[in-house]
Amino acid sequence: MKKSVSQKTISRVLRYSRILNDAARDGKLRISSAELAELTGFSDAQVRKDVSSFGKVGRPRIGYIVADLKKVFEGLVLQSTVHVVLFGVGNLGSAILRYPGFDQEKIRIVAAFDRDKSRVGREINGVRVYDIAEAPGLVKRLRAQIGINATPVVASQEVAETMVRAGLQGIINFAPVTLNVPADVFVRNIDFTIEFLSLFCDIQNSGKTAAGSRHRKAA
Amino acid sequence: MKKSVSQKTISRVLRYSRILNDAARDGKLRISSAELAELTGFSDAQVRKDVSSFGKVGRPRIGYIVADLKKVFEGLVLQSTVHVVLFGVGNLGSAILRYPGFDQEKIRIVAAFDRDKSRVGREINGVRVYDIAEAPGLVKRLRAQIGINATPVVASQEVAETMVRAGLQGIINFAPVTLNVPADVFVRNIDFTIEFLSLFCDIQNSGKTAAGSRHRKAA
DNA sequence: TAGATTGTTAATCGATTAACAATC
DNA sequence: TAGATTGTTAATCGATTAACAATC
Repeated sequence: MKKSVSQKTISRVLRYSRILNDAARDGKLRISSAELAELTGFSDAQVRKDVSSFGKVGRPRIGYIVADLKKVFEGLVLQSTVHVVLFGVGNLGSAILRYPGFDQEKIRIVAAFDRDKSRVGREINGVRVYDIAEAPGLVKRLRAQIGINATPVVASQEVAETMVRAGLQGIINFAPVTLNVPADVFVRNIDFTIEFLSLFCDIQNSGKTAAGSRHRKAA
Repeated sequence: MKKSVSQKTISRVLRYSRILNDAARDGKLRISSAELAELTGFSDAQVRKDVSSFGKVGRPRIGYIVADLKKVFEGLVLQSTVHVVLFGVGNLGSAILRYPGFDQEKIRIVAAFDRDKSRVGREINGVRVYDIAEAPGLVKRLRAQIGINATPVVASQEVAETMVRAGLQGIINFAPVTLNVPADVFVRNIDFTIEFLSLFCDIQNSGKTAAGSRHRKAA
């Protein structure tokens, strides 16, 4: 029986995974939880906890064998390529189509859709742009599982419904709205303004506490 | 004394805030925690908890007055415009410069920097591109507080150090690397591949549990 | 008044950290 | 062996949820 690994653990493991790739390329053979902690900014206990949810990989006194740890993560994280489709080929959509980081991670954008006829038929970084009406058919044919919403706010809910009808199981949503979808469809919101504003709050709060009477360690 | 509001609360409040703007525009006068819950997908208890950290705004039996709630959030969240600078005017950087959602939220990109001479001097969506060497001077002159890293992985650590030297207090990092910066500089990582992969994990896990013997409610 | 909805407390849940026995 | 580092347990911390008294 597969133990279920929490979402937070997953996202940390993906960071470890990248570091291990670098380490392997540099010819490094072993790595300790303390080193991984140093390189990611997490605690060493956190690293060991995360790793241990994948089994007993390390050895006391030795640490982890880079190749072993790499293999453990690869196995559980991504076996085969994920097929993704993009909705909305505007500025952001085009940039996503040209994003260089997906190939190495087995993420492949297999088609793009737009409502604007002038964009349909184009090809960007090897990905063809289709009319949005073709989405349901193509999603099935290309076995896509995840959809990206890079359309404007006003179009987003309708596009989300198209995605659900097409059978996509997950949505990466770049529009700053809450999409209304069935509970079995997963949504990840990437909301630029919220990131900026929450970062700004951190800055302001740190300013206050630093200037204030109460002393606090910088996180 | 200002109670410190957690980062998670902040990001939810920003969602409420947008809904309130829409509601106000539609002429809606009152709104309940249950309605806000429905529109955001959070629980009603969560909504009330979040709101209560800003004081007693609502009234039993009545709910919240839209205008009042709006005002409370505005006051604590953003008083004045935040000045932001962008590093790296490639595909992603250009798309960010053209992102339409910032203006309404009092986020202004005041300058962009690139190492590539062919990009320097251009203007994108009203924002001038400067040589990266000019960053320290311009950051101070334009009173920028936050920097965006949209440069490739290989350049990112060096760019981060430039940002720190320039006096920026926060970094929105789009590169899939851990930036090494002093503890008093805040970093928000927006990592596309990690979002995809962790979403994919959710999908796979849901598939397993749904097909398996153990029954679980869809989240 | 009766009914509905807030504000808040207490209970629950989950995630992180500390600590240390196991062990190579 | 002595020393170092894992795996894991228990303690802590924080965030969410449930529940209900206050109250308009």
